[in-house]
Amino acid sequence: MGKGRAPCCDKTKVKRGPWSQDEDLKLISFIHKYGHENWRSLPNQAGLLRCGKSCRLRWINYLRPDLKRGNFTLEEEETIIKLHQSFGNKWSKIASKLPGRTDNEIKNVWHTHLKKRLSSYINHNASDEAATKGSLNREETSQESSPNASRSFGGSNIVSKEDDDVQIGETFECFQDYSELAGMLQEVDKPELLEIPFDIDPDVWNFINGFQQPENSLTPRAHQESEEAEVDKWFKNLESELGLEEDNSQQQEQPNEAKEESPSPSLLESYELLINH
DNA sequence: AAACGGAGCAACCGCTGCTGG
DNA sequence: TCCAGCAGCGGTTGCTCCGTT
Repeated sequence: MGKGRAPCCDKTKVKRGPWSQDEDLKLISFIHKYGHENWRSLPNQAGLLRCGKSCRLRWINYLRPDLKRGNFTLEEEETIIKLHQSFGNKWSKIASKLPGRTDNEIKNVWHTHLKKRLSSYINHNASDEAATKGSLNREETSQESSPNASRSFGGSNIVSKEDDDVQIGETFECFQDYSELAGMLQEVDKPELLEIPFDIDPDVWNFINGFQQPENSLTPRAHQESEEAEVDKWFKNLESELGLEEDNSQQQEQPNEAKEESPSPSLLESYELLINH
């Protein structure tokens, strides 16, 4: 390393920025059929003008069928906090304990919700403490409990911008047990804060969730098989729309049971909705 | 109604670690 | 053992949306 490795892709030749639905569809379609053995070559093979890294990120963070969508539950947030205590900023490790959640998502939630909530709790707690103890010598007590405690609880602006992550981590060490932490969340949290608006067109999610694979499925459904047949039919239509069908005929690797010629009207409708949105 | 500011989140960037030649 | 190529990870950026003035 050090000598300047060649960039992973020619940035002048790849598209950047937000993904279009067409690109999403191409990526989903390709991965559904061929998997993602090689991210680097995937964009070419899938007909995408994107960097492999970008495709990988898009798939992992947004398009993967086993993703849980929507707001984090209180339970999940508690889990994140708990895991952050033991793993620190190892977001992928934390994500691995939360099925259906991505490291990026968890990282964002941590930075936007949890850290903030924690700070407000700490502020709240610090002022309460001050009120109860009155003029009790804070430095003395802090030093007794931990050398860092004075940094975490001393004063109104406990968390500095630079290393607030570290400090919050240290702050956790002050909690006696996890139940205290959970209680704290309940206490500090305002219910409306948990309701992160997530108003992406449900049709898009219906479409994406149509690829839920049985082994990854978090919520097995009785009618899953018929849904899969629907999805496969939909795919045939999608492929012809996207001009991918010739590749498919050459290297079909994954079993596709449904071989019907015409797509069902509802799927066609979904597709049109997606395209026209 | 318009302007502004903050919050939230998707995407990018650059580094690290693993693997195979 | 070394090196190159790759995927994966974590930090950061910048865009969009929404609430407030």
